[in-house]
Amino acid sequence: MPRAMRADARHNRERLLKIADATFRREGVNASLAEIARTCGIAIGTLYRHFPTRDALLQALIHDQVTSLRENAERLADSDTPREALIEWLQEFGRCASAYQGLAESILAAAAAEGSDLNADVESMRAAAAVLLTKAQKATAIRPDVRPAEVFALACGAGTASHYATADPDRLLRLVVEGLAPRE
Amino acid sequence: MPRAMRADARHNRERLLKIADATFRREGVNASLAEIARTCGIAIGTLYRHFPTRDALLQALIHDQVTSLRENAERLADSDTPREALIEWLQEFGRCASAYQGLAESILAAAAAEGSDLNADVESMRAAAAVLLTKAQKATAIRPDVRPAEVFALACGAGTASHYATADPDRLLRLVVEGLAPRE
DNA sequence: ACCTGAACACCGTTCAAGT
DNA sequence: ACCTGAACACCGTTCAAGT
Repeated sequence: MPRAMRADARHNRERLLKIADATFRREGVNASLAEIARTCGIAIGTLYRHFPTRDALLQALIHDQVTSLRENAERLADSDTPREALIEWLQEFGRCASAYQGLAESILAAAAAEGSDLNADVESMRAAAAVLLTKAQKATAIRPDVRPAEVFALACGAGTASHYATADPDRLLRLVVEGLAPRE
Repeated sequence: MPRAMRADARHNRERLLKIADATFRREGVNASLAEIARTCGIAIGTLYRHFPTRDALLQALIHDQVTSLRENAERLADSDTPREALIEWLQEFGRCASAYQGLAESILAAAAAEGSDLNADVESMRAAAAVLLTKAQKATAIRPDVRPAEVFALACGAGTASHYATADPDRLLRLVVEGLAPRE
């Protein structure tokens, strides 16, 4: 991330991210780091120098999407259909959180405990969700007793589930917000 | 499980289950099997003789609860408040699936792929949920387009999430069924 | 019939030594 | 400034040898 990086280091970092993305996509966030380094043709120590923890690697991988989520939250905050705005944002979040199997759970863990490299990003997403939730509640489009942590948890849960069930995260998240019970 | 088990074997099996339950409760379903054997004072080969796979161990641990879930599904099938019946059953399922961190995901995985010792139990739970879902749908208490796999997935997702969020699975599951949006 | 534990292949993580 | 790879501690799983 420092602007002035030696060319070989920058190259290794980018290659590492590319291979890690492919590997995580295939095997989930708990894939072997040794294998990633091997596939890169890079020594394991170099991987650790660039990304001291698994979460640091994940953080770098989702960074762009987190930025996009933050921007979209601002854009959606003024929607005049706040429930749909919440759904739309949660769906984008859900797609991000289910990029790799196990990522949604890493996000949940980072939301619940300190000491993860995902903390800052997760907190910014949690805050974005909270803003949209509050707006929707003020418009009585969402039950007033629902707490941000619950929405966040359910969105991550749907992200996890979508990896196994024959259901995309978009549909699961709409069901969560609208409910399985019919509108009366 | 064979009725005629040598006394030492039966004793080891029970001790293994007891320690595994405590360990999984503390560290999740991916806790070290070597550590469990060590805590038991039993050789690792003995653990594998009793439970050839991690899922076989999990299957034995949740067996009683699965039986209870099957019985309760029958009892609840004739309820005249089918939506509440579904919620109640899903809540019991959710408590079972969130006994250990990671168990809900193991259940999802077993529901989606063959070759797990959890397959039979998971299938019986999936079927039980499907019966209650259909009843509720016939009574127009649940949206007709919701599929059993989706309900099952969301319940497992809520089970996973409840491990991290400040929310018990019971409340999350009620939210899922009733929806975050208010009744209109 | 059951238990033991060495053996093998693998991984996460650190760190002294190199360029 | 960065990379290498050996070193250490640990794990999952199997299987020949014991009782």
